[in-house]
Amino acid sequence: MSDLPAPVPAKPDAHAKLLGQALNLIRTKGYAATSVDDLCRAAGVTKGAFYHHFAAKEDLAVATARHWSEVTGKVFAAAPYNTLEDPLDRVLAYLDFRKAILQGTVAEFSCLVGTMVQETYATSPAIRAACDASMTDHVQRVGSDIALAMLRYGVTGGWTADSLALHTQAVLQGAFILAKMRGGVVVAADSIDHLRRYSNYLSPELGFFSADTWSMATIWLRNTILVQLTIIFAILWREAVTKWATP
Amino acid sequence: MSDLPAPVPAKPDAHAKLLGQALNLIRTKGYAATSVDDLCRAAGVTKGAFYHHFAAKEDLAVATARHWSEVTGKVFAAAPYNTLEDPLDRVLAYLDFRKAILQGTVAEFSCLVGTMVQETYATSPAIRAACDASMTDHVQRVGSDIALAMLRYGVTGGWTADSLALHTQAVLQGAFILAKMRGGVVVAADSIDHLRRYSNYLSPELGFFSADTWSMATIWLRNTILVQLTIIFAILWREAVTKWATP
DNA sequence: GCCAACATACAAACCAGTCGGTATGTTAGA
DNA sequence: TCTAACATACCGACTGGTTTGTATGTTGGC
Repeated sequence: MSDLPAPVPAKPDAHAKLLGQALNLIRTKGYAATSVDDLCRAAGVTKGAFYHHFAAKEDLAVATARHWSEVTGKVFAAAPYNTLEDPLDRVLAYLDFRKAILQGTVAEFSCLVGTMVQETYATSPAIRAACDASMTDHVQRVGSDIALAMLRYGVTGGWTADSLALHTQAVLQGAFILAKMRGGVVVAADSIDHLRRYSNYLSPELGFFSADTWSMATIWLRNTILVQLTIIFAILWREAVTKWATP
Repeated sequence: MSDLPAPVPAKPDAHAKLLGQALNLIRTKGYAATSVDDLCRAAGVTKGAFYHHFAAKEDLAVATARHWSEVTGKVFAAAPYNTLEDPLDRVLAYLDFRKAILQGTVAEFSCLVGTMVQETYATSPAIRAACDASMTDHVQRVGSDIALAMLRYGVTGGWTADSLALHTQAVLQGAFILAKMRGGVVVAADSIDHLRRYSNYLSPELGFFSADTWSMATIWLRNTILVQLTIIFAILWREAVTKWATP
């Protein structure tokens, strides 16, 4: 019935199975420790199939980085925070989303390109560039929302939207390392909490009365009360002097 | 002349040369991609020497993590920020120091245990534990200064000193990944700047008039002026009403 | 028949780890 | 003081298995 040509077969063929398993294996064991044989065994294909689709192991890594961009791109595009109208809401809800998806094992929620680039940045320019492209793409999506939020709320400082988006990625990548080191997810969630608190501080106009900034509100209130008390004292003193002066 | 026994030879023997080169090679190529032959060639020793000092490659990794703790421990112990009396000053100067030592190649300033744990957390419990011990030791040193600073300045919030120290490490580890990905050091420095700004926000009582918090000061000033104007208006209005009421 | 998509067998290099051997002390007893 | 026994540090060839990659089929749809 369908006359449309299918340029890429949708069924899980060897190519797709290899990319899918590469995601898991590389995130678990790292790139160098993941052998082609391992990968073929996990994907249920033979070496012939592997070298039919990829000229070398390095090509698989590059393709896997691109595949990672597609997979995560869909996840973030379908995430609920995208429906929010306010860009600042979107940025803060993005952080909540990143914290919420810390589910399952570390290998499941950690970042492929962050893992892979650590091993290959000095030895494989192609893989490094593919990882850079993948993460930069994501950073720019977050960065554009940050830029919109800065514009709407007049937030300025000695920093750019892109640098904050990159910092966000740095915190997430570091959180993954801590989670791997501690064998648990709590350190990662705590670090995202700190990032979320920082983001609130950066947008005090809106976040002033949010849950995370009670300490700032307390200080502001105390300072304001001090000023008011001073003024009231001054008024009372002036009235008293006036009353005394005109007995 | 010297009757003192020399329990550990101080000259750069095979053991020390292997540990020193392991630092560089593993940070450059990763743990799995660093072969024992590579390492022996770089250190100028033979495989016999290697397996005389280390029972297995994994043992070298554990020993290198411990060696890393010693090396970095000395660097941070000798760093100028330690001489500051105020714990908050020490914490902030620590961050400045971490930014200042981003010199040379990425392999030279990046963290060994952060790199190694990414590859080995799922496959080698011994290496994972050694990396954890190394970083936790450093985190606790930073954390104790943070705890002292919180105590002295009465800083409280929904976070602990240890969680902030861990977050600091997360930012640094993530900054190293970004530097590897971008092939440059600026992203790492930018991320540390954001962390430094966050730390200033967390200690508003002291940092209120520091260079990084002018935006907060501006907002506070504006709010205070608004309150004062309201009060002055109320006084003027009351005086006007009083004057009218008693013609 | 043709070609993409696999499968199988194999080659060459590499890798962790072994093992017999050597050089240089160190200790302890005659 | 000489020497036998032992200990430490190191050397480098070798092994068995693993690794990436190749060469040569086989199969199934158009």
